[in-house]
Amino acid sequence: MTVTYEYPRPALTVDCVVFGLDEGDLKVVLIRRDLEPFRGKWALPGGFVNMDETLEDAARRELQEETGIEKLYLEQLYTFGDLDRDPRGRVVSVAYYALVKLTDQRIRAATDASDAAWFTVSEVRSLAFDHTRILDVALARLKAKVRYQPIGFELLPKRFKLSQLQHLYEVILETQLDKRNFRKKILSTDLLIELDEIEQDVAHRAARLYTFDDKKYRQLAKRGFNFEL
Amino acid sequence: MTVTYEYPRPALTVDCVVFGLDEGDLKVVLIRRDLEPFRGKWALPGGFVNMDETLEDAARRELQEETGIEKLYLEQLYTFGDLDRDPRGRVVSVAYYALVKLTDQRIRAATDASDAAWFTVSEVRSLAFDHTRILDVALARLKAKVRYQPIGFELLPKRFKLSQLQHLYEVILETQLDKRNFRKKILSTDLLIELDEIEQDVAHRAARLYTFDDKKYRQLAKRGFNFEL
DNA sequence: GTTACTTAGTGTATAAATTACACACCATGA
DNA sequence: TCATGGTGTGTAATTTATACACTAAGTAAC
Repeated sequence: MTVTYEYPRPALTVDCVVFGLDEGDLKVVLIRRDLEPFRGKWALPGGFVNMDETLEDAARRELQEETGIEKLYLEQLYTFGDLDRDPRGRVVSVAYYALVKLTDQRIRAATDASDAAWFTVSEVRSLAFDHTRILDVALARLKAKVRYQPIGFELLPKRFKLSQLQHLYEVILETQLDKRNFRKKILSTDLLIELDEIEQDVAHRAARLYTFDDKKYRQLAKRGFNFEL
Repeated sequence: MTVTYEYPRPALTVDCVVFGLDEGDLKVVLIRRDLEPFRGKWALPGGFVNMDETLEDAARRELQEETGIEKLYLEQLYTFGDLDRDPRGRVVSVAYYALVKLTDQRIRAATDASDAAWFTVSEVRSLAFDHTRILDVALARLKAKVRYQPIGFELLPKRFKLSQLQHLYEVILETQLDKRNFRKKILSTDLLIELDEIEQDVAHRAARLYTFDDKKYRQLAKRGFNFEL
């Protein structure tokens, strides 16, 4: 094995934008920094990449350490390398975005030892480093991607009603959708399985529950099928 | 300024997938390695990121140094961080993809001091490092992106005929398009300016030339307009 | 047990977009 | 003047998208 010439190297970190859907709003996980720089400020969870882990592994490890979140959809977002993005020196950060089912994870993120909490995305103000920008990029990506890939389901419980799904799209895309047209379209993809189950304990007509047919989607996707909302 | 704790750091490189369109085919720039590892093999142009340059600056610098290419459309693609992607040790690479007008650049890339050349994409076999994979990712991105952003024009000369544009889409998307429907659609975006000019020196009826209205597109894009083919 | 309340669930008519398709035009060179 | 080869054009049929309002079902309050 040849020896690498030892130039000075930028430090390498990962940062994660973890989205969740809480009844009404789109939420994001932030942690409060308890070290300089930006001590006391809110930031995206993240940290340095170890020599023996891939970038995605690093992202998962940091999330686990800082927020307790484990099961999630994780995808690389963009790599941020501006010269002055970190006052400690040259730090390049590979950003990931993640989608979690808030129903599964709600408690752990908030009760973890480090100070982690869910924030409504629209209410997030200024974050440490360039994390506000990273969040913006992640939001734009989520908006774009939700239209041509069925990733929205990662934000819902396994079994959901159509009105929840519609609401999800309305929140992410910041539009209103017509109920009948939405149902027609989403059902016409034939990727939802109608369950023999309805919601419980509600003070009105109970809605039928559905689940996303992941297996079928994967097969179709292989053959070039394109999900489009 | 606080001192960064000095953990061992992965090395950081950039690699570039430069596409060009040559009459019939989609082409990519490769350079022959004259150092180990992979000495003699073809690879994507790229190299280490300096401490005082952004990632994009590094990509442009490496392209300039290794191929002489200067004017191009450049966009970040993905960051590759597998543990064993470089036999020299841990190297993380931020990949960019670029589109150039082959008519402008044809000569320089081939005549530069280092051994750089254009290859037809479909004929590229095995490359150094994980560059075959990077090329695959770039191709997928180009195919996807060309449908919802007018980046195809970056591959054509400033003034072009509609059949060239159609051919571009056919090559990238690997489909056949109907001439009349294609013209109708592309002209209906109202983003092409019809020039008072026709092609010269051809042994058949000369085609009208067009140019892409970049200014108009930028304005529309700001207001949320979405290019779609 | 009737009524009020709340969300679930359904169809049709109109407009818009996409597709399929064939021939005359124009310049050159033989 | 004729053969060659790429340019340029319109319409009908089909598919897809949009707009829109009432009944169904269950619970809670009286």
